[in-house]
Amino acid sequence: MNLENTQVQMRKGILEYCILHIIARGEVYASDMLDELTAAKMIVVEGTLYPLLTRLKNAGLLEYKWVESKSGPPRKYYTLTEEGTKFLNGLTETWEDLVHSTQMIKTKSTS
Amino acid sequence: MNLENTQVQMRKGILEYCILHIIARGEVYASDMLDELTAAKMIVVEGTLYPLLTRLKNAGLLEYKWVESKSGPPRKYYTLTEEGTKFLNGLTETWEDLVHSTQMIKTKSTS
DNA sequence: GAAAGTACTATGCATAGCCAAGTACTGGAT
DNA sequence: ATCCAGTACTTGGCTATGCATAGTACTTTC
Repeated sequence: MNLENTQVQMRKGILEYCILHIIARGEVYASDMLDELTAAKMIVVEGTLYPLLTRLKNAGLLEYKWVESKSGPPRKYYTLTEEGTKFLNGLTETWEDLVHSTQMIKTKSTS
Repeated sequence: MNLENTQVQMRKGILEYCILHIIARGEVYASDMLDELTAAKMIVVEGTLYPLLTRLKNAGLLEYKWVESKSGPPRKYYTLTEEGTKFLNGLTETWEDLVHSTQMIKTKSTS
């Protein structure tokens, strides 16, 4: 039972939420997502991100298009589908409920 | 890809945090924990809670004692060990970092 | 052409929550 | 005394996701 492991478990589900939020702001490709997540101290590795993007795409929440890059290989730019937008709305509510539940438990006085 | 599934994933790791918080307030047994979690809209089932308590006990974060009940079978009352208290402090910081990271990503303006 | 940098793919493992089926104990009803 | 319902706890298998690792592919630079 170590802290790092619990951190990994805590990230499950939350990464999906963060990724959808990033993409909701406008089309973006994987490496930029990684950079932004890292900048926000949300640890994630490629082996996680790419399969996640694939899952979301296969579930109809994302679409992508290939764009030639000016400085390297082509990139896959992702955007949310309408279904993806609705899903993110549901996820946003879920997350806020979860944070609220946790706060209630943390601050509950002895009863 | 459905919302319920992502909710389940989001709960991973967070339940541990909530349980430790509940126990940190003073000795408590499993059914009372379940009641409190349910009251806080934190969904959890027995098949999750009991193995979690066992894991935490085996990791040295919890101790328990059997107490005769006035209205049924005996109960296992849990308390935090000193190590458990330290672990919870680390977990608290982790959780708050995670919430903060998520908030950053959610509110970041287009850059 | 080779090397380095960038972008993406695939796979197997570890982990924890869920589901379901059970065991065990106690008090109350018959 | 026995049975049943309620309460408390145990166990094992399944599922899904993040991580680690090892690649493939494309482009630019030397």
